[in-house]
Amino acid sequence: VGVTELPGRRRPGGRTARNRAAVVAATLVELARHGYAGLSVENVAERSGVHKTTVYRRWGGVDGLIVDALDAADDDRPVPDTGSLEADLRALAYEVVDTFGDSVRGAVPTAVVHAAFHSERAATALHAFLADRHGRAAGVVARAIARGELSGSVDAAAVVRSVTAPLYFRLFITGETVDREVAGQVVAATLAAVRAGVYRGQARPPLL
Amino acid sequence: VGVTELPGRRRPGGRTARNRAAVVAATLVELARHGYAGLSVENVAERSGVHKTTVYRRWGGVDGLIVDALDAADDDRPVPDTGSLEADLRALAYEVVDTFGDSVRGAVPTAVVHAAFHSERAATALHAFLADRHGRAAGVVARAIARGELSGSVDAAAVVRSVTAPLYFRLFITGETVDREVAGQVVAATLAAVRAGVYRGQARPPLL
Amino acid sequence: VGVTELPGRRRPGGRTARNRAAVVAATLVELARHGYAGLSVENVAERSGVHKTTVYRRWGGVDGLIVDALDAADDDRPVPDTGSLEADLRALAYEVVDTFGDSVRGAVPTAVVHAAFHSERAATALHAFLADRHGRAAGVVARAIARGELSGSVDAAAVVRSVTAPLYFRLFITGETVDREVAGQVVAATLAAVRAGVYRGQARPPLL
Amino acid sequence: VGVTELPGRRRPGGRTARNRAAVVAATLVELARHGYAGLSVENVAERSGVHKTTVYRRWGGVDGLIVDALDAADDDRPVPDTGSLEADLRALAYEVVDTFGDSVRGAVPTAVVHAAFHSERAATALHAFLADRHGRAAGVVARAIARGELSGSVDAAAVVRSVTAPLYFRLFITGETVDREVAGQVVAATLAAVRAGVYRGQARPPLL
DNA sequence: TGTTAACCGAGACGGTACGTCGCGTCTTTCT
DNA sequence: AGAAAGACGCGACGTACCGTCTCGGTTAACA
Repeated sequence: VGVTELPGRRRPGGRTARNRAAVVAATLVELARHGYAGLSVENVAERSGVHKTTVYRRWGGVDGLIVDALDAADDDRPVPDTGSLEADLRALAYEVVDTFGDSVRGAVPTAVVHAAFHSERAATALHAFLADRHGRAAGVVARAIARGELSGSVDAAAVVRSVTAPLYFRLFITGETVDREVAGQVVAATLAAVRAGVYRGQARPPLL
Repeated sequence: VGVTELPGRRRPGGRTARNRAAVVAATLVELARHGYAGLSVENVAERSGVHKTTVYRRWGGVDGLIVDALDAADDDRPVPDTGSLEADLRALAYEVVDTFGDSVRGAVPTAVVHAAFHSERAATALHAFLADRHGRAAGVVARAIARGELSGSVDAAAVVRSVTAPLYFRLFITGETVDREVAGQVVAATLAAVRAGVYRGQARPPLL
Repeated sequence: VGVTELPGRRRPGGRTARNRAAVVAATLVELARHGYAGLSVENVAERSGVHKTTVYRRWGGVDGLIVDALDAADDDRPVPDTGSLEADLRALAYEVVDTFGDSVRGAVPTAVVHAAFHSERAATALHAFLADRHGRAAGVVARAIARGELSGSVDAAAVVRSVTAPLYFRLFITGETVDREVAGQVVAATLAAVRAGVYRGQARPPLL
Repeated sequence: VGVTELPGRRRPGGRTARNRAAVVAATLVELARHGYAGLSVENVAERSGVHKTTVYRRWGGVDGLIVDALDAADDDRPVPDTGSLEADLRALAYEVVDTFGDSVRGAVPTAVVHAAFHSERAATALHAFLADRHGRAAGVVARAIARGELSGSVDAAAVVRSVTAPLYFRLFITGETVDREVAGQVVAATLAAVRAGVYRGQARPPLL
């Protein structure tokens, strides 16, 4: 996921690299300070010391900055593997709660969600990001199956989404805060649904 | 929910009323055509024939327009009452699916969600709207209890949110579309969780 | 000079009178504080407690306010009469210097001059004011003739203008300040011209 | 006198130059047609085809336009040199009369005087303009001294102002028109004062 | 180790929309 | 019935940020 067909690919060293680093850093600072709404190319250019024109050339605009920041922040944190499905799901939920609960760590993902509302590029990046995340998180389910905790035919992605959806809903739609208690409830509900066979069967292809 | 402390309250008749109607109508049209991103005070003023300055005076800006449109569109559609919890929940889910699936009917609510990302006012209006909606929808659960389908202590709002959260998640976060199949799955999951006692107990006060 | 054919002439008592007093007072305060540029109907209405609409009805606008203030401030100060032409002219010059040198006393006349640039009404009022002033000041010349200081045929108004013109020029055109030394020079120049017979003859009718 | 520290200084060629020419021309047209009161950035932008934002960027507002127009119109007309002081002064007076008598040629200077009432920048430009003009006009006096028409110690600037002050006074303060007869009187008065020794001595430094 | 294509700095501009100010006019409402 | 208070139309203001263009200057990468 990222910036393609824009300058900066062919000579990715030296000043080019320094500029990218400076711009990404400035973007993160701006996001942390003023959020998505306060993010402007102008300010990022100023803060980074890279000229506005260059920012446009290489990132194409505000959404490009955010997408690149998402790429850069793409912490490949490992999927939890505790030995039990419930604990794994709980860990996944806690991760969401903790990330968005921290205004610094949550700044970029929050901004990406916001940006996705405005820009196709950001939306694509977000969806890819989530797809990747959910895909990897599906390993949790796979291991549960291997352990015999679940029967073989379970839509793993659906299980993962069942955990995260209510959290995002509260965070971005109803504006409620989330905490570990909510996370616990979410996990419990998911387990109940899984055990009731609601997510039986393979993944349905995403409807786009 | 609504516009307060702004002109138009004290002499709510005559031209004042005509202007409001014209502006709200224009807002709806603009929203339906260009969405939230394309909604500008300038365009609404032009389309409505009401002067820009007046729009600013009375609505304060784009978010005020949307809030007022939400108020005006506040269709007090009745909560479903089919005689069974499952059918009621399914009806609630279908309502969400159908509303947001229709680009015209869904325009305003979608815009409100978008606007809530930018504006405190819009966010407040959205949250109030959802709280009201979920509150009324809780009647579904109350009736199920009365019928003996459920035991007495169930957090009704939690049940309702359990139905809607995954739908909003797909609509606004992952960008997936929703259909009746998804709705069915959501309802099934919710019922499983309810039956497993996940939502037992009274509502916890909202964490804001 | 003044407001004619506008409301407020026929019932000049009670509230009508109070309103006029309040508005004039507010106008003077605003002028003294913010000068002509800062004088707005809105502010005067607010300060005076008289409704904006009423101000428009009775004064017609900013220029009306100024004209009325000029009327109200129309101090019929006596023309100097010291017994010598030179001393009289010097007194006239000092009066100008002192008036415009004092930022409070000078506020209204300065504002009138400014206003005359924008509004026909204010210009008319100013010209009438000056004509009146110069006309009365001509008494100085008349007395000099009576005393035998001057021969009979002198354009009295021209003499008076010869004294004031350089002062206004400095004040309003070149932006220089004026002081008593300048006033003295102006008087000396005028006397020289008078004695050289430059202003001999009757007044020429004003060229408008 | 002029625009400083604003865009357009560093790359004064190409489009930049074309824009400046277009804007100045449009300003002159607007001034000639509607006078100072009718001069708006909006109209100048429209007429010139240069975007409003650009006009603000480079000229800063209406006063900047006028200042620049004054610069551009800064016709360095030569100071008269006829061989006699009286004729020279008369020529100076006629120049003022003719300039302001012609509604086209007089448009810019009139506007500058008006603008000087509103804006510090315009005032500064006007004062500088007049200082320059009077300074150059002082050559008339110098030559008279060289010819022996006057004794050596005469405040040349005072002489020049003595000629122009009454004319500006009539034009801008009393609203009278000026003609050659008035100009003659003014010259006569000045000569009388000069001969009487009123303007003896060097220039006093301007009191600002 | 040059050279050259790639990248960048710099300044100015067109454009959309914003939000505001003050003027002067209507028109609803209340007495 | 008539005015007072409220709302409005209107033109202009000055600004923010967007995205683009043109020029000329560096510089990374490859021959």
